Parts: sequence; structure tokens; C-alpha cells
Amino acid sequence: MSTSPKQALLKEYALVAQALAAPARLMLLEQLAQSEAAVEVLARKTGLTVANASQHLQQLRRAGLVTSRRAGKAVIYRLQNSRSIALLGLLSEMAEANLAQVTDILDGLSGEATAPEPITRADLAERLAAGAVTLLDIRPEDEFAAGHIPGACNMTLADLDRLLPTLDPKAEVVAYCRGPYCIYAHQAVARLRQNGFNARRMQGGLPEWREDGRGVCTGQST
Amino acid sequence: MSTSPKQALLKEYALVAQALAAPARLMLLEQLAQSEAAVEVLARKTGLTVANASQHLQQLRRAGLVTSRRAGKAVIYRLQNSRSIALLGLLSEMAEANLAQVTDILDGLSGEATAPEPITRADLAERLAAGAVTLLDIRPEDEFAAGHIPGACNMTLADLDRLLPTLDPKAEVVAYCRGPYCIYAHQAVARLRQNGFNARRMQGGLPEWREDGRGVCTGQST
DNA sequence: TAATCATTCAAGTAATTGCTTGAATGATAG
DNA sequence: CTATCATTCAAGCAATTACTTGAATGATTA
Repeated sequence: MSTSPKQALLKEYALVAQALAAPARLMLLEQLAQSEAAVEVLARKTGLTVANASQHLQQLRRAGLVTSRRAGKAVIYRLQNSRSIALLGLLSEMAEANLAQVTDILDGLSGEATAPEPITRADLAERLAAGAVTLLDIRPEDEFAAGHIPGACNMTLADLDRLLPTLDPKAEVVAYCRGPYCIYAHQAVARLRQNGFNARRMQGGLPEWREDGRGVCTGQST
Repeated sequence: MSTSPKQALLKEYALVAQALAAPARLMLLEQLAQSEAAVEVLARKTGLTVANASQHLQQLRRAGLVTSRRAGKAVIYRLQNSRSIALLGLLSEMAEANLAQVTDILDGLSGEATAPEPITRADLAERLAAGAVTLLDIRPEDEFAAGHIPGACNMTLADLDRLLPTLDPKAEVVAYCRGPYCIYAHQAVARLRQNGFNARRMQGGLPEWREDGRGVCTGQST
């Protein structure tokens, strides 16, 4: 054999890591974790050109992280398997635990000396069942419609600024968004806390909640 | 700010993935999962030149995956935190689940149509407690000495070929090695099965066993 | 203090990667 | 069949990466 099996294996494993090694592809994966989508949609959401997004998506497919199927004239990409979500999560955990730069950025977002601890999904589920929290889904409408936590209220950051005066200042508020790579919930919590609210972020985002096997509902906000 | 916090974060996460995206660095991490070591040792074990290994190790350090300290004239590198082991494991799981190439290589190693299922570490622990298995540690002597599963017998592939005739052919044999990137246990199991033994691989390797919180002992083989 | 050893640095190269642009392909609708 | 739309392909460029070589640094030992 021309190369040893060990080296061939390592090359394959490196290919998977390689696929995760570009910000553009991480954005695409984050988006795909919300729901499957066509190339053009993914390109628009991530701010990439269509040709560029297509090439990145093909690279993700070569690495086995996503699959695609044709639907009419569109090609729909989706995550190959849900372990990708765990992989993305672990990657961000490592970065947050080990890279000072990352904690700096996250603390900067919170607008406080140290960001408040996020609430675990298990805790949130309990408090939701008890009717004790107001839950905000800080994502675009279409992602909310594709799946959200039951009882969540869809609100973009712009909406939040508008609606802040109408919120009950005594309510306990929890916000979530796309997942560990998304900063919407961080930003929402920062605004809320600056306005005196008791607000926290949920750990992870909708994909992680779904992965836990917890209920998800679809459809527009009322 | 010149770049948005979101982009800055993604760049950091990509940096971690980037660190995993080269076969040479995966080898170094695999080695470091066995035990901390000096640059020269790591270079020798992985077949890299010292200068090259040093550069790869620095890249791993920049990504927060390893740390280093000076000990006399040597610099000792070690894994920054044990989550790296989970990350490496997840990477190989993804590759094995999604890349046909990988399953081909692994099946090729087994010498059978499909590789036999590995035994879980929990199952192994039970059978060990019952004294029902012969456990082989297929790694170099120094790695065995740095830590091994209690009751394991250290044996390189060369040793195995030599000692095959002396093994009890009715014994149930389990082999393990460095972890998911290491093929020694695969190869050992293939030889054993070709010789009529009832042999299986342990899932993962010593680092995973240690991560489970199971006992490990150090010292030379007797 | 000088010699030695392990590691790191610096410069050069060959190869790879990410992105852009414009053309080609594949599927549908008129 | 032709026009249209979404996606992919191909070529080209700038930037980055992996590896090599040889010199520089830092810590020990004679």
C-alpha cells in the first residue's frame, strides 16, 4: 500500500476537522442546525455569495457533515447527523474554557464585569412547567417558525428595544437563540439587565434543546 | 469596532478546529493523551522532525488545546484539559459514521468482511472483575508504564506474534491501545481471530478509560 | 566560563485554501 | 422547445500553511 492505514485514517479525521476550520462553514452549520435549507437561503443568511456558499457546502458534504437532496430546482442541504451539534458545542466549550480572547468577547457582550451564568436547559424546563418564567426566542421569524421551545415568544433584538417598556419588570426572563455560536441571546440579556430585568441566557440554543429530546413546536408566533 | 464580535468569536472557534485539521497534530494529541512528554520524545514517537513538532505543538498551544512548562532543558507539553479527549473521540465517531473511506480502512484492518463489534468499557470492567477475560495492552512499553488498565498484559504486535502459541486458545481476549486513532488493537485482534481466538477490541483506549474515572495503574510489566 | 543539549526562531519553498468572476448544468414553467 | 431560476463548475488571484534548513536562545553541566 502506498500509505499506511494509520496515515490514511488520520487524513480522514483531519478532513472532518478541516471542515470545521473556517468561520464561513461554522456559520453554515449553525444555520443548518436550525433547519435544513436551500443554498440561496443559506447564502443570504450568512452573507456569503451563492457560489461561495455552494463551495463551502460541498466541502462540508465531502467531510460527511451534511447531505443534500434536490427539491425542484433547489438543492436542500441538511445536517447528516445530530452528533454535529454536539461537535459544534464541544468546540465552543473548548474555546471558551481555554482561550482568553473568547471570554473577553463574551464578557464584553454582557456589558457587565462578568457575564451572568446561563440557566441549564433542565432547569429551564422545570421553571417553564411551573409557569415561572417568560421565555424569549431571539431569532428571525422564519427560524422560529421552523421550530421553537413551547411557550417561547419570538422577538428580534429590534423588537426587544421597542417592546421593553411593555414587559413586566418583575418577570423572570430567559432568552435563547441559535446555539453556542449565536450572540443574540447574549445581547438580549444585556439589554434586559441594563433595564433592571432579572434576565438570563439559556445554555445552548434551540438545536441543543431539541437534541435533549425535549418538545419543540413549529409555526408562526401569534 | 473593526470586526463584529460574532465574527471574532467564529474566528476563535475556527482556530480550535484548525488545530485539529492536520494529521501531524492529531498524532501529537493522541500521544499527549497517553501522557505528557517533551518535544523530542513526541517528535520521535510521531516521526516528525523536532523543529516541525515544535511548531505544531505551538499551534496547539495557541488554540488552547495544550500547555507547556519547562523542566530543566526540556519543555514538557501536556493536554490543557481532558475535554480534548472527548473532542478527538467525537471527531473519529463522526468520521466513522459518515465517511465510507474510514469504514473501508477499518474493515480492511480486521481481515474479515465486517469488523467485530468492540466491547464497551463498562462491559469490560464487569468481565474483568469476574476474572473472565485476558486483557492485552498493545502499546509501547513506556506508554504502558505511564498508565494502564489494572490486570492488563503489555504486548506489542511483535510480541504478540511471538507469544501467540503460548496463549490459552480458549481464553476470551480483549485488546486496547491508545484510543480511536490507534490501530494497534485492531491489528492485534485481527491476528488473534485469524488464529482462532475469541478476541475483541475495547471501545476507545486508555485515555477514554481514564476519563471514565476507572482505575489506572502505573509501572513496568512484570 | 565554556560546552552541551533541547527547543525555538527565521527564512524559503511548494502546495493548499478562500474568494471572486463568469460560464455551464439541471430542473421547471410557459 | 425555450426561457428562467438555482446551483455548480472552472479559472485566477491573494493569502495561508506545512515542511525544511540552519541559526539563535535558554538552561544545565563540566
